[in-house]
Amino acid sequence: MISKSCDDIINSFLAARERLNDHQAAPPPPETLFNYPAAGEMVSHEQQVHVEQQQQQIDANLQEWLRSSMTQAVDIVHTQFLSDQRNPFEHVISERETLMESASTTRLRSMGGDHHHHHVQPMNVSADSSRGSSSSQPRHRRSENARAVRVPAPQTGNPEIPPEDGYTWRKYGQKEILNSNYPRSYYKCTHQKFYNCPAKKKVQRLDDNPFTFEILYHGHHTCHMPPPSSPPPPAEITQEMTQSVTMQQPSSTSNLGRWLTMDVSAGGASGGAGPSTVGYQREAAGAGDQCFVANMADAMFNSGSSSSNSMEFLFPSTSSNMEDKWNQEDKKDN
DNA sequence: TAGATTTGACCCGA
DNA sequence: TCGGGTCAAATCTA
Repeated sequence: MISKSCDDIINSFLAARERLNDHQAAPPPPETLFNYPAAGEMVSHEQQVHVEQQQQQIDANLQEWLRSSMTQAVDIVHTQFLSDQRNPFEHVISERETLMESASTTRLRSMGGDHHHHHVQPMNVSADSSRGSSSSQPRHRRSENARAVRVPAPQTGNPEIPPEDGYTWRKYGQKEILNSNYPRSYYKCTHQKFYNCPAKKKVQRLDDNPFTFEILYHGHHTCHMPPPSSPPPPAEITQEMTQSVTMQQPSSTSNLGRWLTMDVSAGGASGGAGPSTVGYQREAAGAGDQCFVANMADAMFNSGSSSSNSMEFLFPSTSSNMEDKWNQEDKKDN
């Protein structure tokens, strides 16, 4: 039963790789990468049948996984966009935003549609800079590296709850804000204590559009790296991680496909084993166009948060066990 | 029982 | 002094 599941997963990856290879000559528009139909795109019947056949090959779990991982991938796009004033994939974002903005507006107005992707729309990044000060020990009302995004409320489920962004957050406060119709919620990274992760976010619904959340991120997640006091991971994990780092610089989507295959053949455990190395690998690989694609794929295949959006649901015994193991080791140390 | 959420109180920058 | 941000005890939940 398990082996059959593994076969299904491998077949799904192979199908995904075929799709990537098919589009190598003419890279698909970013919308298709995210399963969005390109606006006004005319597809021939033959292509449509071909795509449908390939899509049928993809396991339902994988599709769900890709869909749920999309938000984190977009988050990485956004993060990279924010960290690089000159984003090598600027055209990707702008095209996608243009498309999605119109789609999102339409959805928000009609509250219709059958997909529930979440639109992450960058805003002016230097948010709150007017309120910043120069004191050395920031505590309140600081906004260094604050990144603001706006996301629509989930189309399904409770619209009061902000959409997931791939990380797990713990709410630690809520305040009624003056001249705002809706309260502001304060979140910390769930792993703040264990990883000393400084990431925080503030979430507030817009007055003029209650179906849109404005999220202000503070700090960067450090919870993707192993805790400082933790012992080195087992040899096979280290090897897989090293492999993943060295393989994560595909110069094209075909290399990405190869990367996928190699990753699977490496045992698949790297996908969900322990804390994600998204941020770590990004630094290890350095900035660059290739790295960006790898990061996005990494976010999808190596989604590191403790949320359900990862390989964890495919390999539930790996990642959670690793984290549990670290937890236990850490407790031993204490 | 541990972890997450709620909520009133407190801190502190503007 | 006001109000945003955080703390921490109480409460909830799996």
